[in-house]
Amino acid sequence: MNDLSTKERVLLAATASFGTNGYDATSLDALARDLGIRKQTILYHFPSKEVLLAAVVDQAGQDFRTTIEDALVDAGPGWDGVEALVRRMFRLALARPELLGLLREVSRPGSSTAHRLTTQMEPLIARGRLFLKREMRAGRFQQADANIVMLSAYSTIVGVATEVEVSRALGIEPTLRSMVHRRQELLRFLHSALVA
Amino acid sequence: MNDLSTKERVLLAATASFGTNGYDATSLDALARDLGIRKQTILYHFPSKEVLLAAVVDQAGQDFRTTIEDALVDAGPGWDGVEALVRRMFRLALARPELLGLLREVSRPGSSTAHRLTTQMEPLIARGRLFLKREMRAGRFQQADANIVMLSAYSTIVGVATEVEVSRALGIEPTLRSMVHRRQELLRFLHSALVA
DNA sequence: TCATTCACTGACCAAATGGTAGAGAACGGT
DNA sequence: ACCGTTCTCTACCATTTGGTCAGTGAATGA
Repeated sequence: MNDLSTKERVLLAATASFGTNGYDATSLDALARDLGIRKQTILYHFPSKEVLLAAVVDQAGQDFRTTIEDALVDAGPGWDGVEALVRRMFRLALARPELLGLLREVSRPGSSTAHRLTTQMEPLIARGRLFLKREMRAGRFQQADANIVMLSAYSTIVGVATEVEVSRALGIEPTLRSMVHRRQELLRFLHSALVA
Repeated sequence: MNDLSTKERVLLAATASFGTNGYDATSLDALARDLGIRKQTILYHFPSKEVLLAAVVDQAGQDFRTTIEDALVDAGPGWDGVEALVRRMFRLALARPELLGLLREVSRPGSSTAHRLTTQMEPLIARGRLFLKREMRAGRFQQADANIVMLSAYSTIVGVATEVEVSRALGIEPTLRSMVHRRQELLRFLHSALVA
């Protein structure tokens, strides 16, 4: 049923737990128990908890990169590209919310791993900024602060994946429908900021 | 210099640490050391760490309530009310980002304290929803999903206060200017969603 | 003046934490 | 049959964690 290697299984489980419960709230013993192995097996593959976190962050970074690159390959220039990317990111947020949770966890101010993720995402960020600025110069997008636009989109998508309790308090159950609704809302915002 | 009672000082320091470093990453010993007192003193005022967290959440909830109510008293109906509230919340995010961080920390899925905060905020949420719906019915705001609108605003403001590292990665230093910029962006979004 | 309450502390403690050392098992290559 | 490698385990360990207990000294009130 599970044809993953132990190392891969540890990585997956750690991503899930770090991303939802947090790094500090995750003990190696608990992680091992969930996997049906001993803590020392984890420490064999990842010599320390910090190294494990680094590996988790690296893997997550790669997942994000492939997701985003897939979207950008499919989509054409202009508004279509933005829409395709947002759709793909929402799909990721729905399928693997723990990845977005990890992002939130790691980007805590002062986190040493924040830099690690930043470095990984830098080329993608630069690419997005370049894309937006080029579209603006070409007149297909109106002038706006590319960084702020990207940050708004980021906040929204991470929020969708992680603020389940808040949503619930607001009477928004985490259904597929509400996700679609929030996606539409973000697209509307981006459209009004970029196109008209 | 510091005319606060020990109990109040503990509450403040705990709010700061829980809100920025997280609950699990905060040890009572470290908290006490920062305050120049002994851990047992903390446990004298708050019989357990969980009780301390509950007290922190209660205090934060009260702070939010007074902030929001102050804003609503000052402002008139219609768009002015929304703008006043957003401005007040951004000021709070700038002055006490740890409060927003605490919100994020506590609203983790499965958190037992999430419910506590939810209960406290419920009347305010209901009030906001009522306000929006009434304005819509009066024709001053166009029809929209009040919950989604509030959630978007929430995500943005919490993001402003907590996603410092991400902002920095995007080339947005956490200056006053960038805050103003993001506030304008949120107001623009809300305006387009509610007014035109 | 004496008893009581309040705020705080030092000495402990059991449990959990991340981590080390070393002993097998499983395995393919020679 | 033997060896080296890879992987997982049992047995420990030092430290840190939240928390208990028994105080101490200073106010406070009768």
